[in-house]
Amino acid sequence: MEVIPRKNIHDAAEGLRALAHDIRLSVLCHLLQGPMCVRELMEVTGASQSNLSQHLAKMRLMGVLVNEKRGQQVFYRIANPAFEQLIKALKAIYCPDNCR
Amino acid sequence: MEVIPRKNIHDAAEGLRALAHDIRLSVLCHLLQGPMCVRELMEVTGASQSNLSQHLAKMRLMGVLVNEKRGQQVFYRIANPAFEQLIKALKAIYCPDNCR
DNA sequence: TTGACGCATTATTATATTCTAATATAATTC
DNA sequence: GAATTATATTAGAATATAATAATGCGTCAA
Repeated sequence: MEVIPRKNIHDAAEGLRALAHDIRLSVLCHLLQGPMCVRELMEVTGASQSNLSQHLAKMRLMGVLVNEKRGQQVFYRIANPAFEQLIKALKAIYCPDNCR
Repeated sequence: MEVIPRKNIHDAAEGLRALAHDIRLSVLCHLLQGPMCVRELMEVTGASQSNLSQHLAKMRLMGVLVNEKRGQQVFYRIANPAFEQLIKALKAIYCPDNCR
């Protein structure tokens, strides 16, 4: 009946919390275009190294992102392609529709 | 280029915060089935009157819900039908897919 | 017009989140 | 192997969020 069953509400809310921050949401949006390393994410988000690293850690622990070390860099990507739909829905709500 | 433009990121993240709590997410899900009054929402969410009222106030201020007083009851409904897509996307991620 | 009901608001305390700064680690280059 | 680069981790202070309890306020019925 209800769209999200009671037993999944907690996980879903926790998932939302993993995205409910300017920096983390920005990271997710940029990663929709493909994997990026931390330094690149620093540039596009404007966050400090330490701060970004902590946000990335949270998103990793929450299962939103996965990472892979390549040489001395660490690349992050979105763990589940279904996040794209979530972002699209969010855009439909928060971007006055001829968004840009 | 990016799915949510920089200037809208803050509002979108704030919107996510408005939903990123068990009680608030539960409220939103139940309201997908139609408007409900506070007492009914108390029953379905299990929240205390005061606590629920505060969550409803937040969702109202954040533009997620609108309310309407009818006699001595206050009915709440979802402000924007586009939230349904958001919930569907969330379900796709957090409900192991033959959900229930 | 008093009492009960439905809801909102406020104050307080408890807890969680976020940021900055400092330090650590691992890979790379010289 | 010392310095440099890329990233992670920790500690601490600042701020935000959440819950409970108490009170307020409008509406209705008796």
